Amino acid sequence: MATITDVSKRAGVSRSTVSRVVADNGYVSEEKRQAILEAIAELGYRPNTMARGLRSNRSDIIGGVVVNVSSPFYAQMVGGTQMACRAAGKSLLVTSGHAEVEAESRAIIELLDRACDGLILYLENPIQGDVLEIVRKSGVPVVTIGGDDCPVARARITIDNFTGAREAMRHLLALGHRRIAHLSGGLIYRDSRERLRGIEAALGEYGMGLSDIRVEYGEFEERFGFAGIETLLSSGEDFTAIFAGDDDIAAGALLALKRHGKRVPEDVSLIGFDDNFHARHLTPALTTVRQPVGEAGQLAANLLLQLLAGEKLEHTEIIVPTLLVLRESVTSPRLLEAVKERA
Amino acid sequence: MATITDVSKRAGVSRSTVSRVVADNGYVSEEKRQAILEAIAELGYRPNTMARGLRSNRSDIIGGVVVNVSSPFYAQMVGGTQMACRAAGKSLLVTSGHAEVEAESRAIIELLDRACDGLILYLENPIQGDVLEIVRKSGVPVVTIGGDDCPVARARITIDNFTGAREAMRHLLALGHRRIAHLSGGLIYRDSRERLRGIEAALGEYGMGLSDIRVEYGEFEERFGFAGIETLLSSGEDFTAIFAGDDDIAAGALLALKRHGKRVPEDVSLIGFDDNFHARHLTPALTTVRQPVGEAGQLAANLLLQLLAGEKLEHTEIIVPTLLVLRESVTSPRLLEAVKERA
DNA sequence: TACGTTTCTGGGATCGATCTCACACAGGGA
DNA sequence: TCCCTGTGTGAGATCGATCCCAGAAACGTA
Repeated sequence: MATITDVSKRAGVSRSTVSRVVADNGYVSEEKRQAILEAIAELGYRPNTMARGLRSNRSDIIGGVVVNVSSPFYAQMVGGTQMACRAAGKSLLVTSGHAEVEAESRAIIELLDRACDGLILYLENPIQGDVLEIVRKSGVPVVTIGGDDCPVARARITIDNFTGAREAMRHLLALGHRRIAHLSGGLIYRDSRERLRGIEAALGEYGMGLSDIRVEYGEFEERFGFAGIETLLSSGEDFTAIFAGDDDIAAGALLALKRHGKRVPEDVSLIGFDDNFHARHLTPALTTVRQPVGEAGQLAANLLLQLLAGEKLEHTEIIVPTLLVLRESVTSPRLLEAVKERA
Repeated sequence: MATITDVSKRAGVSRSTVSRVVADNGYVSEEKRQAILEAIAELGYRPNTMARGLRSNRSDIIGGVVVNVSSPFYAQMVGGTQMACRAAGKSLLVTSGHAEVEAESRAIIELLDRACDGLILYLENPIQGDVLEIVRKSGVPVVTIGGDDCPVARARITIDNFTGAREAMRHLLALGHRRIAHLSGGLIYRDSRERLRGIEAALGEYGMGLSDIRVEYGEFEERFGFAGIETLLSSGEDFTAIFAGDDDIAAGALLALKRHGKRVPEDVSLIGFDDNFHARHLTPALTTVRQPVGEAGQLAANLLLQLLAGEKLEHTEIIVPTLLVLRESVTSPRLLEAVKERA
């Protein structure tokens, strides 16, 4: 592996001059620059990342810690970030915490040890206090995307769960639904809380409150969707619409509804959240709230790149809008009654 | 940030001794070891990765280059690798090539420049010749997973596309299907070629050949599934079963079949490949061939870890078995005819 | 006592870049 | 002529660890 000294010898200059050419700063005569570039090409010289990092304490690595890379949701987010980083000539070093706070902490510290220039956190749980302190001391700029507030974050990307849920709920209410159940993700997740707030806001517009609908809590998993519907149906109450906390829950709910002979949307309307890969492929195709995950990932990267470029963003927040995607799983109960009466 | 010198001063020893304790090699008296460990804890010392890497030319980073992290398929694979690496105390630095050979090449070089200890390649396209040479010269051990043969790979993980496709085809043939169409991924992909070989093998067992079924080629995308069915139906030929190159293609095919009023599986049976997230959620639930993606990712990591531990695996290949998952999208044409006749 | 061997420790070179500083020279203005 | 600014170049310190080597101390054996 050729070193800077090899290049300097070959080009008949000092290492300093080579360094100036490589870093493209300082004065270098055109003549020597050409000679050096030639030598670099001939030797196939590529600067040693470690040596550079040791001296300058930069690595051109951006670190990312994500709850779980295996999940399509986060994979897409990371993919968006990756693209934006690559375009800016930075590498993205992603580590997955597998939903364990302890592992997430270790991942953060490990990334800092790699002298990463910046950190993007795709986490749901708050960071442990001692780790927070280490991050603060390191001075590395942090951008969070989703999840809870993070005191060391210089900027954050938030997906507008509030408005998304409000729009979805408004949609159901506007169509005439009143007996509605919500299968919510756990309240430990900020996302769930925001969505509930949105739901409450929409209900308020119709003179109703959260107590006027039925809410069940569980994990963001298909299993819970299935179990939640079982619970609701066995309670004997009757619903015209289900608002699932996300599309996985909706998929489980759909399965359970079908199993109980309930047709969607003829008997029950169903609405989800996320617009993940299979929302479109369910039968009926799921009406849901799209989260622009890839774009959010890109925005996070761009914010961090701005911070790295020295821009003074303190406590910046970008709120990414959601989009209500209308498909086949929701209909109006009034319409159905009219059809029934005519028959 | 505390350095090894700070620790040595605090513990009243030389840097060498501290280094011996940290690396846990060489002789150190128990007394000094304790003093050093104490100093490390008090100062919150963590070794500088760059300095260590510069001197020793190791980084404890394993590099991964993947076609596209955003895709759930690869995300799961990478997730598996990630877990195995973490368990072994290595970081996984993943870069996505976004399906461009040029970007993949750059990613590989970049990882080598980061002095990664080993490389895992999740690629579909062969590596460019000059990059191959750089990899070879670097001496970094390489493990590939899927994709084409790679001359510099010391070990490879192959998912058994041949057997998977053969089993799937056998299943259709055993049920009595004879008028079958295959919507294949492009022949540039080794996976497609292997699956075709499997299909041919199964046909052979029934005294048939590839020429006895209809094969259409396209991308591994839903779009192609839809378009492929359109082509088939407009050709006027009649099929009792469709073997889709993967589940995305199957999803598109299903959509097109429904649009043309064909019921699955009553009119046409449909089988996919992958068992991805939405296979189970299609209506009817898709019969398909499961690829154990996460496990394959783990196995790749384990192979690489063995290589790093100095084991002599030269041209090792692990073939990961697939599993035919029976769901609702396939039925027997004979059975259907019998039912029809009785009616 | 003399000697080897094992245990223990520190000095100092080294990895490959960056970066400050000193210095040389050219050209322009006072 | 002198000084100043801008341009161009190289020497050498520096980043923080690793690791070879020399040598001291402890211990056993002939």
